[in-house]
Amino acid sequence: MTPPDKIDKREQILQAAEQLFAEKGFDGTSVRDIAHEANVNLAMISYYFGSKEKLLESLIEQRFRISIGILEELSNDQSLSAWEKIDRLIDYYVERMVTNRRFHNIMNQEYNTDRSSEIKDLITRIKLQNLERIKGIIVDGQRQKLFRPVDIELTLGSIMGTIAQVTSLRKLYCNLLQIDNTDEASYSNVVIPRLKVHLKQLMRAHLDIKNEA
Amino acid sequence: MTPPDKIDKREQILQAAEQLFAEKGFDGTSVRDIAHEANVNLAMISYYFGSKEKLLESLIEQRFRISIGILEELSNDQSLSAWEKIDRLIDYYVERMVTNRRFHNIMNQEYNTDRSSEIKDLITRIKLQNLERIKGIIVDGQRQKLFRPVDIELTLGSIMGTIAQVTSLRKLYCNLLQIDNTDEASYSNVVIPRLKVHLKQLMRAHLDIKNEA
DNA sequence: CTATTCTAATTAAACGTTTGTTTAATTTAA
DNA sequence: TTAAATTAAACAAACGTTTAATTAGAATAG
Repeated sequence: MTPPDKIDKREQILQAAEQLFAEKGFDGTSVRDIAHEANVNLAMISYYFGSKEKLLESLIEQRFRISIGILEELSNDQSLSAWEKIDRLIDYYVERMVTNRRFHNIMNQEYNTDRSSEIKDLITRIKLQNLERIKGIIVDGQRQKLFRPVDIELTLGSIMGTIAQVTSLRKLYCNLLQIDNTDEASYSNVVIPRLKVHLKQLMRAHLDIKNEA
Repeated sequence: MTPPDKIDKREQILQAAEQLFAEKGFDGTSVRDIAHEANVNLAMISYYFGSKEKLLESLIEQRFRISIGILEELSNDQSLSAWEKIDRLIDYYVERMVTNRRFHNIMNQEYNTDRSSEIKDLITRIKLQNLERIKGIIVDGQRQKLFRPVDIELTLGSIMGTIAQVTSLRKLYCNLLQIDNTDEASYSNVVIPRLKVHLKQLMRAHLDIKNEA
């Protein structure tokens, strides 16, 4: 039989760390926990990453780099109307934040502590860059007289905040939406389409220039 | 001069814990940190609260009990229209979550770890109870043909999520809104009214039966 | 093809701190 | 005099990290 050890041990450690950090927090997770979960010797973590802190940085950097260009591409796509861009934006973020909610969880926890200012700055920089790009989409829609004047920054906050709220207070919303908390698939199958529909409807009402000022 | 020791030591410890838990997380804060910040001997924490964990429970319980009846009162107030109730609801939650954001921070962090299931259940129960009450307000508005049919649960998520997003990613939104991060007063003075206006506008567009379906 | 060499991977054990909690003695105030 | 409040000291356990020894696997030489 093929030994599971054949997967790169570095990646094993990263996966174990992602899971445990999300469940128990950074400080609540010991390197011994991670080593045990990854079926790896304790010392391998220092060996590969240098320290527990550096392990977290590696995790964040790697998981972030995955999808930075997507927003730029969407933003610059001339074939899409401003309305279509908003819809695709919602689809993208709902999909991304629901399926990667463990990772977003870690980032939020890390962002709300004053431990490593480097990590916080990294997150701020990337998020700011993304938000500026979305701002551009809404401004374009306003220039074309499709969207009415709104508080753009807080509109972004409503889109991201709605998704973040449902995903990060998962237990609460499973209760509220009457979803089985334990079944990951049925959770996604209910929450993802429902979030997409709600947010598109919300933004249509909020942004449409035909609605009351 | 009046010695600051005259304030109840229990309360000193609670305040120090609230601040440090919010800044550094539960596991990131040592009881020695708390004792030092509260100008209290290390052993006083076990003496008063029994343990670090019980200290957190005391903190959450005490801070929660403060405002449970308010929602019930608002919900049952016959002199207010459904629209007015929504507005007051927004005012209340914006005010509450921005000024007590440290406490909400702790709760979020605690909610997203699987340490104490008791605390998580406590939070779930209270929040669920509150959300059900707000649901009632929207359902009433729909019965009176003031509000159109919407996804009520996710509408609640949008209200709470917007506020939570802005307050919990504070550094990011200070950047985005061009507010001085260090000055607490100017932060509140900008963010609170702006959140209120935005959310009322958002809900007016979203809920008004006169807008497109 | 075997034997040797060398580097990277892996390990168990130990390091010095820091952790939350307890103890036993002392001070305070009624 | 008595009980509560407060203290410094000590406790064992857990922490992140390092060490020094061993194994594995490919490269090199005969």
